[in-house]
Amino acid sequence: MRYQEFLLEKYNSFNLKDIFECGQCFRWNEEIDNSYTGVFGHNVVNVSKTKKGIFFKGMCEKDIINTVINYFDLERDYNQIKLKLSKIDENMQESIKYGEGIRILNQDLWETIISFIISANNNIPRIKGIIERISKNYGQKILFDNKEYYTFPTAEELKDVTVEDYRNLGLGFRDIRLYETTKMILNKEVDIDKLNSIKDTNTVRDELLKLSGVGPKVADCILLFSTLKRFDVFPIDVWVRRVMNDLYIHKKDEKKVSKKEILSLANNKFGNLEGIAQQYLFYWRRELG
DNA sequence: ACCCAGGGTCGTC
DNA sequence: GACGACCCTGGG
Repeated sequence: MRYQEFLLEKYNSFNLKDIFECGQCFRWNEEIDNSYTGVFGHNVVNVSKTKKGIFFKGMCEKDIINTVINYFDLERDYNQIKLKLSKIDENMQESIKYGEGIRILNQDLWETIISFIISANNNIPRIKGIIERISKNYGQKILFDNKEYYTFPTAEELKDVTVEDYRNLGLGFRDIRLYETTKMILNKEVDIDKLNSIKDTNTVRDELLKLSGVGPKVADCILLFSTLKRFDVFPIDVWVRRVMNDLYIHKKDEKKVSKKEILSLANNKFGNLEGIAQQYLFYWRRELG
């Protein structure tokens, strides 16, 4: 664990706000100078955009360059992805123009599972607050820039936390879901270390669906936003239902649009890039209201 | 003060 | 397969 810096001079698709506020992550916060600071793994990193490039600095467990290349998925060519999606229709062009600097992060699988269980029927400020409190109570402290940061606790670190403890942290009805899922992962009822080697996305989804608090929407978010990195998923929440109805389906009551209808539409239009398409559409619609 | 909605899931019918 | 219940918080 030591302080390190890294300047990334050549890059494509990298806007701080787009990456950190498109809804994929909950532990990055904007600073007064418009940079962002976040915790991932045993790292605390501050990212800023300068004339010379993207500047990363912070406390890292290993080499900051490899850490950042992996986490921000820097070897993926988003220009190619955006070009492909832009050819689909004007809606995609608009949404990509709005979120042109989005990158999907490689977030820790365990942390992503827990984070999106917490996200159920919840709003983003509250989700972030809950995750911070869990980290502060059960994670490990890292000092950076004279401030205290806390890692997201491992399953082992949550081993003895009770349902009541969770309730006291403000989890609400999600308390028992966290408790049960942690137990299931610890006793390998679901072996999350083996998921990445399974090729078929539906097989991985079925495993995730065994976990308490993981339904179709949460499972798809985990598949898309974690190191599982599956783009052939299409998480449907209220915003995605809204934007898909407004753009393509045009029913009076968006609640009456079936999931099946949205899924087949998305698959036909966006193919195996539907996950990324979903993220442009979601961010565009949610930010513009 | 009151109501509504939020990156849904679960148990029940 | 549809339906209501569920904890909590911020905003109108």
